[in-house]
Amino acid sequence: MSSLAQKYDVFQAIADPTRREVLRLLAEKELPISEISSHFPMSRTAIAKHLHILSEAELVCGKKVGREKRYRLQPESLKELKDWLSYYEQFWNNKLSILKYVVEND
Amino acid sequence: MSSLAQKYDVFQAIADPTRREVLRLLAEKELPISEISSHFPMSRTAIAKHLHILSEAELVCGKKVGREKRYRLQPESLKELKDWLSYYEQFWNNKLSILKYVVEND
DNA sequence: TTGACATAAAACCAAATGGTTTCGTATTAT
DNA sequence: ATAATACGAAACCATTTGGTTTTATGTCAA
Repeated sequence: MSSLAQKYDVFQAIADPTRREVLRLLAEKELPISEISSHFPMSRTAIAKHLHILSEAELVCGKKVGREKRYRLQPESLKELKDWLSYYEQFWNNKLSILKYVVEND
Repeated sequence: MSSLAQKYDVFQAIADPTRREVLRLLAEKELPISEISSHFPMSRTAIAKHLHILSEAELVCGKKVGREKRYRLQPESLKELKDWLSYYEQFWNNKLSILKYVVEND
């Protein structure tokens, strides 16, 4: 059985500003935990927890290299967000949304 | 001075699945609180709180009509999310998105 | 006017969240 | 072999979150 008890999804994962910053860092390049945490005013443990959450949401993945664990971005999972967003793009001031409005409120 | 102490931003607002459902409902049409809450297995008060949060993130706005408060979608605020996302589209291995990124952020 | 309706506001609560410190275990360097 | 490095795991803690119930207020209908 796969671990279907996924505690964190993409939406929750990106809700935290620290985690969004982590994603930005990893967008530049693969990094070990210590180096990531050196960019933040909190403990390495705290960052490790954030990385676990991001990992659970499959936004990053980590591999062990020697004594360090290197994380890298896994941007594919953001497509879920993009798909969710795409539904609402119909409302962004294009003529279709105006038409929709007129039709629905005649 | 504007109320700069904004407790909830867009990212936090959409992190909760109930709030995302509320947004979907309001995408269809303007609705009063009671009617919104009738779609959920929780109290009207709970939904009212979610609406406050969505309102703080400016994803919805409410106007008083008689004794009811009607909420409607304010989709413009989702652009913040779209903008955030657009940065990562450069990683979604198609050349068009890279071009799009370059053009839009020159 | 009286009662039902729609909401607001506040007190309360359990669980989740975001951080800490402590301790244990590999791994590398000297 | 020893010490320093990099991490994992666990215990702990304060605050936030997401819900409840209760009470109060304004509005509409009979």
